[in-house]
Amino acid sequence: MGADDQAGGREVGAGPLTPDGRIVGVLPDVPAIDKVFDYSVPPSMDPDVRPGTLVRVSLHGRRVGGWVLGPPAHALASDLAPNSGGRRLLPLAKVTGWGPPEDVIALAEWAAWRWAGRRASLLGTASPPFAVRGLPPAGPSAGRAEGAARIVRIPPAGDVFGYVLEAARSGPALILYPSAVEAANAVRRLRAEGVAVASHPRDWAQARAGGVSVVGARAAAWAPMPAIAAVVVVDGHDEGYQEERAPTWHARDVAIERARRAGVPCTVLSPCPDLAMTAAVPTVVVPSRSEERAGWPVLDVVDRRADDPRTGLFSERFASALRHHERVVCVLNRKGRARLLACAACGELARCERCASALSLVDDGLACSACGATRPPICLACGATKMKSLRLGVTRVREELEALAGRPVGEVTAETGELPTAPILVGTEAVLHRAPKADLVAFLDFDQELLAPRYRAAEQALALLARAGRLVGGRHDGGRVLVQTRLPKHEVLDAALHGDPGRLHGPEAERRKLLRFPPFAALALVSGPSAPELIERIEGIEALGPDDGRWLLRAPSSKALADALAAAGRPAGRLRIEVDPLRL
DNA sequence: CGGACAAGCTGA
DNA sequence: CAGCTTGTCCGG
Repeated sequence: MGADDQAGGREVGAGPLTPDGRIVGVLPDVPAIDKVFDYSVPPSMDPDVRPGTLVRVSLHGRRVGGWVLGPPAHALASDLAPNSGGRRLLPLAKVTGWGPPEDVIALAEWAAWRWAGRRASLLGTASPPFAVRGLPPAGPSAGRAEGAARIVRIPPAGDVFGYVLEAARSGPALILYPSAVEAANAVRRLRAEGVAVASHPRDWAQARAGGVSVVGARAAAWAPMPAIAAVVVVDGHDEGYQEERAPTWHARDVAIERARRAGVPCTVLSPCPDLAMTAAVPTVVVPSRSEERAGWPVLDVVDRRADDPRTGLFSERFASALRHHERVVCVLNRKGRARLLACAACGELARCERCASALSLVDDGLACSACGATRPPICLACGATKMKSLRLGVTRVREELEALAGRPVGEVTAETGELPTAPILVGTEAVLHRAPKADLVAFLDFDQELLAPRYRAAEQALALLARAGRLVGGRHDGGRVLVQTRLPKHEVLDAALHGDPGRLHGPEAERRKLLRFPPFAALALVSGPSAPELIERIEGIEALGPDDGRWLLRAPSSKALADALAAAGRPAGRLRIEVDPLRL
């Protein structure tokens, strides 16, 4: 099948410039070029050339890959006539294989605007990882329901897979998981249920042929699906959905937009919907109070304010819980180590009165790294003026834990290959994603999560408790989550104690509004040698900095931010634009 | 990105 | 001023 409708009606297609056939626009797969060039299509390649097709072309003397983006980019006669000496367009050098379909190309164009990036990088993600010369037969076609987007708040022990199975059975559904491991598990379970699914990106050709559901991690938001019937995003709050390299596209937002364009229902599942998510999708389906509460684990909050900061990482209640549970997972986040200060007299943590972030000692006072507020080094709880620096967590924890438990303890980090078989595991938060079921999950120093110097710290902390709930099960499954903290009244703990993530929403929204953080504003970090030039050009939105060579852009909305960046245009040279920055 | 070409720097 | 480096431009 040829996309001859693209060239039809253009006189120039039969003119002297192109005696060899129709003309197509090609976007080269070259990082710094975001421009479409025209090429003629040799008749022998014509049947294989359609929008999205991966081709090789000669550009400025070298062979590069690229995508056919439909009709020619320019009015050819006027562009070429003056000084080309009657030169013909170059022909496509080669057809590499199938590429993303038109709706995905349009989606990539939207995402390039939304996250101020280049199309080539997004189309690369949307393309098969290997050349696809032919497609397998399509699966059976199915109906397609009209629908809108909704968030379904489903507690940690809730039946997520039920939603996935239902969507996959009802028609070709796009199903996203925050990690490749979880996606692979879902593919296995769906196939065991007799549902035909394509695993993205491995089964790219089958997905492109159509008639099957597609399951994958974040990149699957770009999977080719000729007739998508529904979209499901599992754990839509998970950070794994955001690409960390620029453009920093977010698979959940791409999936929501994709469903909106196709007019099909989009279901975002999450035990703890965050503010960005509820701003994007206002419809939230909340289970009954009793049902939701039952789906969250029992939470033991160990108040460590009374303990001497030098007591170590293990409270008596933790030691006791360790003895009474068989399979134990301990979490100690050694990454992003925030330097915490506590009152030497009463143990209260030094926090900012305005935004509740952790304070650090500067000169002779306390300063907030989040909002810049300062105050003298006085404890807000008891008035004492002496502060102690808490140095929590080291690699020796595993050994100490082993001595305390009298049982083998395995260590798990993101780099750990095979999961240790020990009954007790200790690790960074990666252990929560790796460990199978557990009877007890203990957060040895939860304050590191609550006070992490990121504006989304509270939401991320609640997400960790939800993740722990997955491992231990609900209130009536006998599992427990233990949290050691000096902030026992924190809203995050309150929300988890009640199994009601809604309790975090109000206070968190107030804080964000006060500090003008998302979703009440849209942010972007701009850095790199060409950053000053972009800042120079940008108009109508706030630009703060430079701080450490980086500028922070702030606009009233994502749309305003994207429009301002698009209007400014991208200066030449190295430039990194991080829209919706992860850490800030 | 990477080649082409232009404008600057060096050394006899 | 040749011969080289460094910088900027542009690709069909």
